[in-house]
Amino acid sequence: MGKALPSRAEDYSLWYNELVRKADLAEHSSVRGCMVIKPYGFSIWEKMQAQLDKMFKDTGHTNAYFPLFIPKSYLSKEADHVEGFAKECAVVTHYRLKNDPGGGGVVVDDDAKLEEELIVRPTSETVIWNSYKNWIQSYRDLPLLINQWANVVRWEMRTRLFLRTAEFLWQEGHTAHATKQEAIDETKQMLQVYTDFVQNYMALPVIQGVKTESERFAGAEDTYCIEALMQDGKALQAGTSHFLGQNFAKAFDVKFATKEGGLDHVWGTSWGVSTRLMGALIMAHSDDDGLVLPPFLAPIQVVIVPIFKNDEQLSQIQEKVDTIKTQLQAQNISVKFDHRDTHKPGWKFAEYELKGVPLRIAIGPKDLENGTLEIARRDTKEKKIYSFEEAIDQIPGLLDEIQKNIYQKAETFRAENTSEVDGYEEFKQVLDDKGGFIWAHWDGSAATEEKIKEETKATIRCMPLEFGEPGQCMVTGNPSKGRVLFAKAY
RNA sequence: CGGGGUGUAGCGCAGCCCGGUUAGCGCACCUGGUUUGGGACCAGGGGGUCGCAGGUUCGAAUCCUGCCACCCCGACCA
Repeated sequence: MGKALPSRAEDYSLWYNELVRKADLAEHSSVRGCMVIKPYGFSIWEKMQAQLDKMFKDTGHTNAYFPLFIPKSYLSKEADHVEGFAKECAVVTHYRLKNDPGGGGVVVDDDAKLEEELIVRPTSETVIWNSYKNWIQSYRDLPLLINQWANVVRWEMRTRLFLRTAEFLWQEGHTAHATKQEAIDETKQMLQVYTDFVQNYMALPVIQGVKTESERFAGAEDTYCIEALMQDGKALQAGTSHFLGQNFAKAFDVKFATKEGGLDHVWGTSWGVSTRLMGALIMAHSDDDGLVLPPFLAPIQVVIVPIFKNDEQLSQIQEKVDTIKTQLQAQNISVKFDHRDTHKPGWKFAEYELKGVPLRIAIGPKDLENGTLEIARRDTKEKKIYSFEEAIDQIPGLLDEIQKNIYQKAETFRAENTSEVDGYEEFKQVLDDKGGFIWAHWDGSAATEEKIKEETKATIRCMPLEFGEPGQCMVTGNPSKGRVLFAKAY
C-alpha cells in the first residue's frame, strides 16, 4: 500500500500534491517554483495542445515563434502593462561566466554586463507588437491572426505544481484588426473556443464572463474569462481572452492605411491558456483513489491486464488480446497491454486507477474458457463481464459515456455549490459554510469590491456577459446592474 | 519581506529535550524461492558528507554561533 493517497476530506491540498506526484504527472525541480513535467503528465498536455492547436487553426490562426528575451525598454512602453508585471520578472544582466580565480567554481563575469538588461518574457505582447509594427502597413495586411506555444516566467512568491509555477507552458494568441468591432468579435470567438475545449474535451463546465477593472489584464480594455469550480469549492480561472483596444498599437506605433485613405492604429486582442489547465483537470474530476481522466485526453484509454500463473497461460491470453487490441486500435482507441510479470494484477489495478485510465480490461484463464472478459470503468468503478464481440462493440460507447458522465458529475457538483444571496451577512455565511460560486449584487465600485475581498477573501470572478435583473448591492445598498459571480479563488 | 516550522538513504519518518561504541524504521530498490481474479510472502542484500561552516567536549545527528535551503500562514498572482 505504498501508494495510497490522503483523502480529499482530510487534506485537500495534500491530496492534490500527492496525486500529482504519485500519478507521475510532475515533480518539483531543484529550481524553486519550477516543475519537471514527467512523461505521463506531458502526454496529457500534448493531447490538450493538439486539440487546441487544431481549434486555433480551424478559426484561421497560424503559429509563429517570438524570442524568450525582451529588451527592458519594451516593457515600459505600455504603462499599465509594466505596472502589472514588473514585480515578477526575471532579468538577465550578463552574458558570460568565468572560472572563479579563488577556485569556487564558476562565477558571473563582471566584464560581460549587458548594455540593456533582458527580461525573460512574462507574456509576449511587447515583443510581438514590436514586430507587428513592421508587418502591418495597410488594411490589406489585416487581420493578423497569430498564436505561439511557449514557456513564460513569472516570479511568483508562492507556487503549486501546475496551478502556479514560476515557469509555465502556454499558448498566447495575438491578433491585430482594422476595426474595434472585429477585435471584440475575435476576443469573444476565442473565449468560445476555450469554452468548447474545456467543456467538451476536459469535461469541465465553465462560466463565461468579464473581469472587473481591478482583475483586468494589465494593458487590456476588457478581459473575458472562463471560470471553473473545483471540488474544494474554490474557483479556478481556466482561460482568458483580452480585448486590448488600441493600447499596444499606440504604445508600439502600429498604424495602417485604411481603405478610405486614412491612417489609424490597429485594434488588438490576446488570449491564452496554460499548463494550469492540467491543475484544473486533476482537481475537477479525481477522487481518493487517484486521477479520473476524460477519455478524450487520456493517454491510455483502455488498459488490458492479463491474469496468469505461467508463460503458457500468458501466451494464450496474448493471442486473444492481440486481436482485441487490433480491433480497438482500428477505431482510434489507444490501448495498452500490460503483460509485465513483475507486478501482480491487484497492483496493476490500483496503479491504473491512480493514473486515471478510463477503462480497464481484465482477462484470465476463466475468461478464455468462457469467451469473456471483465471491463471496469474508472469513473463509476463498475465492473461487468462481456463476451469478446460485445466488448469490442461496446467500448467506444462506454468511453463516450464516461466522457459525458464526468462532465455531468462536475456540473451537478457545481449546481449544488452555487448559491444566490442578497444580504452581506448571508454571503459571509454561505462562503464559510459551503464556499462555491455565489451570485450576488454589487454596486460596481472598486471600493466595495476591495472591502469584500478584505473581509471575506472572496473576489468577483467575473460579471456575466449579459446581466440578469438589476438590484441593490449587498454591501452598500446602492443600485446594481445585476448579479456578479463571487468565489474564493486559486 | 513579516510570523511559524522543517532539513537524517530515492520517498515518508524516528532518534535530538537528557551527548556515549557499528545512526534506526516503513515504503521503494537488488538476489533467490514460493506466489499471481484487488496494492503477495519468506530469506538474504545494497544504499547515509545526519543541510553547510565554525565552536564546546575525551566524544556531537544530539549542545552553542553563523549561514543556506525548503515548507506552511500573510502581502502578490494565470
